[in-house]
Amino acid sequence: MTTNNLPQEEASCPAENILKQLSGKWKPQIFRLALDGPVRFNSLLRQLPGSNKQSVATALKELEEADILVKTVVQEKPLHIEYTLSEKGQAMVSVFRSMEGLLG
Amino acid sequence: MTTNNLPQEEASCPAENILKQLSGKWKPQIFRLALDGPVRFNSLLRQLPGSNKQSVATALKELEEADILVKTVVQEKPLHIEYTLSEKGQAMVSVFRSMEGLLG
DNA sequence: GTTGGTAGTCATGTTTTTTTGACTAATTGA
DNA sequence: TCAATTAGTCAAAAAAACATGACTACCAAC
Repeated sequence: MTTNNLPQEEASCPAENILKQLSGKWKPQIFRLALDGPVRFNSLLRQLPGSNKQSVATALKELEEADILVKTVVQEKPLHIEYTLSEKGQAMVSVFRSMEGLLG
Repeated sequence: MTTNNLPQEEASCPAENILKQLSGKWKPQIFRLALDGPVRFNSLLRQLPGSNKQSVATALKELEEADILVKTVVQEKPLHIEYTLSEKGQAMVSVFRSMEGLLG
């Protein structure tokens, strides 16, 4: 069964959707941190100065809904939650990298 | 003389700056229309249903400030103004295209 | 049973972005 | 001279995004 992953609102332009999914005050930074490996809620909160629980929680939820991050419960010592790049998220990496090449 | 084109606020992440420069309700659509050739104020207003003078004017100004569009006065019949992709704007096209390949 | 770490939610308030509607100003054509 | 088209600006209101502080709930160690 292929699930229908359409976000609530679809723009006419695909690029516009991607931009929307990555835009916001914290999403690009969270995405960038996720490039280096799984990220976690409290850790992000500490790594993003000026951020707050609400904003980070919202950003994570939206990145998950956009199928950019995948949320996993890790059954380990101090039982925790990890967010990792989805396949789509990984496909975005090259786009992200080429943006980094565009100087400012 | 090389003019200093830095925007007021620089983020630590280059990709984040690009995202910021293209984000907003109307900028992606204006950018996409500019891919097909020079765009004009009143024409954009007609092509973007739901838009308004103020928003389009602001988007154009910011795209110009970000050195994505270049504003030109065209000395022709009904003397008008055109916005065309700058070099940087053209460099962004491939990024934009690869975003379009990421299925929403 | 209290402290500390995990990962949040909720209501509220502030700040930023976007929209609305009125207004300006130069040029063109009749 | 009048009307339309060009390309906007300005102040204010509405909407969306973001921040704050209190609170919840689970688990483990002491």
